[in-house]
Amino acid sequence: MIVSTKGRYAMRVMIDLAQHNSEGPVPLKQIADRQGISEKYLEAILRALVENKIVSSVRGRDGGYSLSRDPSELTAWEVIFAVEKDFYAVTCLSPGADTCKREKECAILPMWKEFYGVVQDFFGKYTIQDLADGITATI
Amino acid sequence: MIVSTKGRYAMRVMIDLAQHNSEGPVPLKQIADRQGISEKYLEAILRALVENKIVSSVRGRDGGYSLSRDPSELTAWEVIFAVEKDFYAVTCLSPGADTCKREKECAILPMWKEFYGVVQDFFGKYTIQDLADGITATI
DNA sequence: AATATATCCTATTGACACAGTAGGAATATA
DNA sequence: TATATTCCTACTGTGTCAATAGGATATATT
Repeated sequence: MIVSTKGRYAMRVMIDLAQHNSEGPVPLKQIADRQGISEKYLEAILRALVENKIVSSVRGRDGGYSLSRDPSELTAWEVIFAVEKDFYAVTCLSPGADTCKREKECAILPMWKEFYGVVQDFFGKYTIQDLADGITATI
Repeated sequence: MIVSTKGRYAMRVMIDLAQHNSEGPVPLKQIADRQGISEKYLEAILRALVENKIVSSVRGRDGGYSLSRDPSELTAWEVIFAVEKDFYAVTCLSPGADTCKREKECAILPMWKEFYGVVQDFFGKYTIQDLADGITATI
């Protein structure tokens, strides 16, 4: 799979949070129940989203999670990139990649770069707001 | 990584074969040497390409591998899809996926579908000929 | 102060793919 | 028959995924 369950779940959580954005912090349990996802697994996903400042959290009683920005300012790209392990086109384009001596004459590297741009653009154009509103495929 | 080493190597093999297309079957050892890839690993990749009828093979002495069609008739999509394990956008879109009861009201499924179309189109537009000729990013 | 409700943190598990390796069987040519 | 090649099966170590478990920490209410 290009996007794993992690990324899928993360997107569902974000939309769920967007749909309950005005109600203050939403507890994990509520999201898990509504979405039918294991609490403990969701926890790990939410941690990644919090670490990436996409979601903010409030501890203790009456605590929970909420979007850190307006849903119209949050893109699918940010969400997916935050939870998917190494969401780069190929290793050559990963930040930690050791320099390849074939890079200069590599006939395919430009294609990989272009591809990555296409992917970024695609997901970057979808906001959580769009998805929560059911707007797709017209973008 | 969106595309693993397998996919990257497969693409390099295809371009290598395109560049030696007129010389008859190219032995594995030659490709491995030129590309600096382990013979045994390449073997597995070539098997997948042969199984998918992208490459044809001749056994025995003076045997080797060659493109099964003209490089202008072979796309990057075919190659990547042949070697990457489950190259679908998300599990929901995989052929073996069990039917999801949320499918009807799923707010994100259309986006995944659209994404997969974009990926297919992108790689489908690049032919092995293009890449062997060094044509990229102008497509 | 006690309690209930939350998030936070660390560790573990089983399954599986990736990347690579090894050895030999089958096949075709000279 | 000797040689060069693909084909086939199996194995190994590393890492991620998907999920689970148990407790530590924080906070609002009573």
